[in-house]
Amino acid sequence: MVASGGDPGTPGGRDGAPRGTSRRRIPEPTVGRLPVYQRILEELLRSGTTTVSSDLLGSLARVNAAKVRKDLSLLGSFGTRGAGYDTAYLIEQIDRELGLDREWPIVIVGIGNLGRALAQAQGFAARGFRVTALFDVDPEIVGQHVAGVVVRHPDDLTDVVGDPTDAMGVIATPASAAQGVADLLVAAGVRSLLNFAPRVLSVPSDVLLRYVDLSIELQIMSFYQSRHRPRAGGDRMPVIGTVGLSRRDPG
Amino acid sequence: MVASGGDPGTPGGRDGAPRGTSRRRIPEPTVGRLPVYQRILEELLRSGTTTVSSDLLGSLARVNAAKVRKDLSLLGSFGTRGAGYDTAYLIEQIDRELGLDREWPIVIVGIGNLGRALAQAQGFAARGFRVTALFDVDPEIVGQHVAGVVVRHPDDLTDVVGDPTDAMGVIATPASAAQGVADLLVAAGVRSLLNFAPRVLSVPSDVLLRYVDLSIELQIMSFYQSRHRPRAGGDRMPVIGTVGLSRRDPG
DNA sequence: CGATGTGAAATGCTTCACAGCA
DNA sequence: TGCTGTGAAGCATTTCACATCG
Repeated sequence: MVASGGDPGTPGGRDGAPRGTSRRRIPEPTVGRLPVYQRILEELLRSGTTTVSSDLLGSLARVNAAKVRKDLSLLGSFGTRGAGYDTAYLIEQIDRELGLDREWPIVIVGIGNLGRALAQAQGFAARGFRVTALFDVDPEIVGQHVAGVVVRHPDDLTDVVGDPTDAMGVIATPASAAQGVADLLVAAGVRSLLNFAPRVLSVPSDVLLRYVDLSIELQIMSFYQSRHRPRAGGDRMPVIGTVGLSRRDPG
Repeated sequence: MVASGGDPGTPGGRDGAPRGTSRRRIPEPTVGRLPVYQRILEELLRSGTTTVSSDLLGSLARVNAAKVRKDLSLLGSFGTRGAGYDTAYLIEQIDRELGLDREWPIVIVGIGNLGRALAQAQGFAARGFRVTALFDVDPEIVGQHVAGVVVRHPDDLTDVVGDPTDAMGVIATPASAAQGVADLLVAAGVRSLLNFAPRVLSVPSDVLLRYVDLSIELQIMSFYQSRHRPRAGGDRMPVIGTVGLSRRDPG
């Protein structure tokens, strides 16, 4: 993408394979910030900024500059002292750390408004998320083409999902159907689920599960707006992004 | 701005609160878990469970029981030793802490698939989020009724939003329009924004902003699935819910 | 010089362990 | 007896501060 015409700012010689990435443990909060940095870096690159400082990146992401540096240093050290980070190179490195240097098949179950929004989302394809299968129980919807894919009935799920081991299952059904769909996906061999249905699901502990609840987001805002709105000048402030809930209890 | 008379340190003790609610600081991670407990409690109540232990609630939420107790004890202490928590009462208390004991006007901008999904979401009305206004620039969409509300053009925004001080603005436009919409909402006086557009927005620091990016959720899963999938038996594991990104840097 | 990279300090959250009460 | 509520211990993450190097 955009072979930047001979930019002298780039660190000399060092191309291709960077240092031993992903040897260190990356803290969960950092993992959540990396995609945000991505978004900003892409934007900066589009507007012609080929170098960023931790200061700039931090202020755009509303994150302390030191945190930016620490986050990035966990992936390796590819800044240039005195200058900053090379925008394009940084994007590439973050991509790699996030596992976006490959394609991921995405399977969406529940092709209502939300499912459609997801299936058509621009950002997905751009990052290697390939929507490979869509499912819905509604006979009106089965057979429709959405984002170039035919919607099928979940009964076909096992046949249609190629290698379920890498696939990511997205649940966008009503709450009442969600657990059943999760079970189905897990039975088909899918090991990563992203749940948008407003219900807390139960899955085997070796299945990766993320739960994104649109109404929870409003509830969190409600909390801060109602009784806990942080002081403007202060520093105890709300949130960008989404709240972390970890899992696995020894229980 | 709207300096709401010296509110810091307001001695609470208003109406029938069992304890001085919101006297203590609630950590952000806890705020994220409360709505999850809610979801589970509602489910339990529907199935006739009138009492829960921290153990049960914890295992359903995939959270350590001690964490559940600590979370709940931050809101006051309304468990019964030896028995557990009264389901209905607990729901009520969490509601109150989250500021759900009132109605919140919601304004949605961008009535594509995502906007529609949000406008029609069951869970919203149930929690007092009242969708009061919908906006879109597309002349085909303007005038349509969605969830019982007429879609209008953003030009009318200032007229239509009643008291913008409590309203929560939801941005569900394409990325390219998002910053403009945010500016518009802020200019209209809205002080809480929930951004679903895949772009990091810039708003005045006294505006509450949450950024939920559907593709970021996939990116996070990608990270864990690709190179960092946690060991099944182990305990350093991924995520339920959504990742936290904090705010405000001393800048 | 200016900005990164990073030990070390500070802060905040989670987990433990047990006293206290129904 | 069983389960909550909570100090105190244990970890993790954030922030500081500065040596380091392009």
